[in-house]
Amino acid sequence: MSEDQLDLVFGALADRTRRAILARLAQEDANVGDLTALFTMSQPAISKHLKVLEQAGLISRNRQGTMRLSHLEAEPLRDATGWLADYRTYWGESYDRLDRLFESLNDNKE
Amino acid sequence: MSEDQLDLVFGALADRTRRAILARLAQEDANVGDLTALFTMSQPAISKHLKVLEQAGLISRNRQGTMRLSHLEAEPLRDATGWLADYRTYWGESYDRLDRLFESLNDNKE
DNA sequence: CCTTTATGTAACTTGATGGTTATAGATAAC
DNA sequence: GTTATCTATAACCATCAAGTTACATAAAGG
Repeated sequence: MSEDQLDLVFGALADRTRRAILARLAQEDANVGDLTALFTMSQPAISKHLKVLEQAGLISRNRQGTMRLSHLEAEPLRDATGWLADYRTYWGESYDRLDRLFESLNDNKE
Repeated sequence: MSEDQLDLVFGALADRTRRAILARLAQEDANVGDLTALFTMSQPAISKHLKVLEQAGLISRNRQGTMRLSHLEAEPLRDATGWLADYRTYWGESYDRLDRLFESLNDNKE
């Protein structure tokens, strides 16, 4: 994954509205109106966020009638995870213990 | 991990200079002069980047004589990885296969 | 076609970001 | 205490980012 792409992906993830959009899209594809309803900002603002996410490769979009459905794309998330994982030796996590790390992180969240 | 903290961490990671600083610090602690020598920008610019990394919790700093050593802190990296890992089910990776995913990502990099 | 619905685009405001140069501050050495 | 070294801060500039409102565009349906 190129540095340019990492700039775009981490930059896209640096905004909480965009992270919330991704979380929503992880459940189901959604159109712009659906997403706008989730926040207290205007529709053009959401369209801008979607553009950022699309340029980062984090979502794809296709027309469905008059609507455009946004669809979460996993590849950049995987790549970003891979980049972070390069530091796993530094933080003392072995490969085969990452699974348990993730489980515990998940538990702490609820 | 709070949304505020995720803003700071992903925001810090969104800059390639800061990512390079982290990569350098993963090998060994370094002072401001060391880090400045790695790039084509001024020392104050590096100091600014270090401040951003520190506020994100990604590094800590302590004085050593007239120098200040920067030290990589793993926790936020771990947390960010955990956040991304919440999407692993979406991209179809089971917990116990993440280790192999990371290995393959690593192989592709070289 | 004309209208409605859904979305994109343009123009603008405001504040943050990333860099610069010049200068101030902290510590060690003499 | 003066000096040298290392780092931080201040002031400034240019650009980008995130939001707004107003308007343009695309597709579907009477």
